[in-house]
Amino acid sequence: MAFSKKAEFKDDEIAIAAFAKAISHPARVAILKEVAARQSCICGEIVEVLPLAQSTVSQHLKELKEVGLIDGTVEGAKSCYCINW
Amino acid sequence: MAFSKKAEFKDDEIAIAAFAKAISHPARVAILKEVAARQSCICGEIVEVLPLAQSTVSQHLKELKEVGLIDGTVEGAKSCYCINW
DNA sequence: AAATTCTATCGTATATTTGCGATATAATTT
DNA sequence: AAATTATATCGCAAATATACGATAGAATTT
Repeated sequence: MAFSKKAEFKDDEIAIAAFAKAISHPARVAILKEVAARQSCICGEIVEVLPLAQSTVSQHLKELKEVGLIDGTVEGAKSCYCINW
Repeated sequence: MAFSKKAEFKDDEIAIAAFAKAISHPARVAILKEVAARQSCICGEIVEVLPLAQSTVSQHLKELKEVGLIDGTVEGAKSCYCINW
């Protein structure tokens, strides 16, 4: 495997795949559910509910944000996430 | 990373993630498009159109089939795939 | 101002995915 | 029946993803 062939596909195919990839892990599906259940949601609340370390949750949140599924804003020392409907 | 934590999530979260995972690679999105464009589709036709080796395409087709997005039947020496609407 | 709380990022180990050539099997053609 | 065609699977190398502890920085509390 010389290197990845992802770039050789069409832009829309790459975009769809990237979107699907964000939802392709149970942890991220669970996070989406948690965030959607509350109207807005502190990072720490999610960490408490999931069986994952804080750093791992933070990483998953970042991926969901990058693909535009959630929005995140800093609220003082906390980070507040919400679904980007 | 002792081992994967995927199993610690809920069944529906795991199922949604598995479905999304099937669509999470540009090659599989492209394959879905090809199969959908024709009403039914020989494996070899897809190999010709994609920038991937035959064995790789076959692997991707298998994944799409496992998750139920496409159906595949053997037509003599050929394999015929179609969208599972 | 020191201690604590909250979260993002870094470094790294392990797991999983992707990709291909080689090969096996089955059907079709010569 | 030998050669060819079509596809699936195996085995492996390389790329990516997942997970965590450690740590850094910023805000809040003591």
